[in-house]
Amino acid sequence: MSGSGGLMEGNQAREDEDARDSCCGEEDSSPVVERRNRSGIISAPLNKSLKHSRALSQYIATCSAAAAVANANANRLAQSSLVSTGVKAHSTAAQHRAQVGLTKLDRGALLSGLLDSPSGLHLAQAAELLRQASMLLPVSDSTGLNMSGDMEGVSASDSLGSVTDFPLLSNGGGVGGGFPFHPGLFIMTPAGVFLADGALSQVTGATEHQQTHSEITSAISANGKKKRKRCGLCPPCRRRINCEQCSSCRNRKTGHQICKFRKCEELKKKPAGGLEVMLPTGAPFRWFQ
DNA sequence: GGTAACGTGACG
DNA sequence: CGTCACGTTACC
Repeated sequence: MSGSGGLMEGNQAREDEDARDSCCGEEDSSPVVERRNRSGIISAPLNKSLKHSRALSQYIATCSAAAAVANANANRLAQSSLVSTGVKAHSTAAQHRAQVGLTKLDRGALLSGLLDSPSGLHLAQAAELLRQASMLLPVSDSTGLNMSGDMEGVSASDSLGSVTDFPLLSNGGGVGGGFPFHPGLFIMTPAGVFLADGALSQVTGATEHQQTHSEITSAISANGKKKRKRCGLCPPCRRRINCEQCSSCRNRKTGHQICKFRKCEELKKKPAGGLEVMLPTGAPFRWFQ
């Protein structure tokens, strides 16, 4: 279908970037044999730097520095890759599609994170707390915050500093200027407060409605202690390459575990006592301390 | 039905 | 604590 095609196209551009600077320290990247599954996850041997075993946190830290440098080239590379692969479309249009693909993903993750809050809140509480949370967000600095540097192979334009990526947080251009939803858009259940269907299309736009809807419904049905989902925002989540060397990769058949370098930071933590949602910065927000 | 991946318990 | 194995869920 055309919808998925567009999305794939967007992801493809990103994956190409990811594959290029796949991870830190890949100095003269030797020709890596790319094997991709249908989700676009690349199975690639661990590079040399990774073979010197480092703690994951260390790995991510060093990756951030390298990624910061690499980010400067990311956009250029994305464009050149599009040209070299024979994409006839206007480069800006192609870039836009690529961004849309990512944005969809991020919005879905965001909404999923927001709605996954396992415990209930009164509407007024939820509204007020969400409003406060949005005011805490440092969204004004789009050049740089920590996040863009941590995104492996994610171009600066893809970073999450842009308010436009998060309509929940932008109220007509004002940062933290108010809670953007009509109260009638909420559904209150014993399990918590959720956005109504119409609210989703209001927030995400009609074209994204279908995609997010399935996520929301699953999130709602999973109000209890079902599987948590990857946040989709943290560097490991954004990584699209299986190292094929860690224990999880080696034992994939029996272990059923995601590559250690792709394991979501949030899923590594113990499930919080309940009152925690994911902020767009990737950081968890606790309703109550 | 196949695959990916989360949750959990056992083990060293 | 890290690893492994299994059950289970979610998605295609």
